[in-house]
Amino acid sequence: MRFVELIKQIKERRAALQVTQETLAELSGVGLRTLKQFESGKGNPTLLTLQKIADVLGMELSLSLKNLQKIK
Amino acid sequence: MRFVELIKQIKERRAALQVTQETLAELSGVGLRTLKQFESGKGNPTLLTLQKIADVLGMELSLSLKNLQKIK
DNA sequence: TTAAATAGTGCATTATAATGCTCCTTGTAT
DNA sequence: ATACAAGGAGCATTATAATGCACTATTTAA
Repeated sequence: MRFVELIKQIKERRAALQVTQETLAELSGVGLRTLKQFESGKGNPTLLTLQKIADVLGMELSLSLKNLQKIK
Repeated sequence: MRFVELIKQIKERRAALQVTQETLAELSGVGLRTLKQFESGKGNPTLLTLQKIADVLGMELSLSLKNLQKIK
C-alpha cells in the first residue's frame, strides 16, 4: 500500500468516526501539527507515530507478501 | 500488528530470500546501520524507510480495521 | 453572507532518525 | 582452534520528524 493510500484510509476512518484532527491528536498523543502534516500528505511519519494514530482509530498496520504475479 | 511482529516478518522474509543485511541495505537504498538498528529492535523507522525495505522484499504495508470483538 | 469550526501552512526549536565508521560478538565452515 | 562471514553496537554528524504557536484557508451551520 502506497503512502497516499495509507493517508486516505486514515482520513476516511477518522471521518467515519466523526473525530476531528484535534481530538485524534489528543487521544493518540501525537501532536496536532504532526497529524495535520501527515494527513495533508506532507511529512514522513515514524512507525510509532503511525501506530499511535492507527491504534486510536481501531486500525492496525500489517505487512504481507505482495502479489508478484501482476503482469501489468 | 505490533512493532516486534513487523520486525520478525522482515527478518524472516529476508532469511527466506537468503539476503544479507548488507545486500538488502544496498538494494533498498537504506543505510546498513539503519537496517541493523531496525532489525535488532532498536530504532523507530520512518514510513519511507520501512517501505523501501518492504519493497525490496516483495512485501507491502497495509492498514486495516482491527477486530474489536476480541473479548480476550 | 458571515460567524464558527475544522483543516492547512510558515517559522523556529527540540528530539531523534539516518548514516558512516570502527569495533565487538556470534555463528559457521575448514 | 581459527579464519571468515554476518549481525550488533558505540560514537559523532547530518537530516529531518515532532512539536507549538500564530496565522490563513476552507468548510459548514446559522
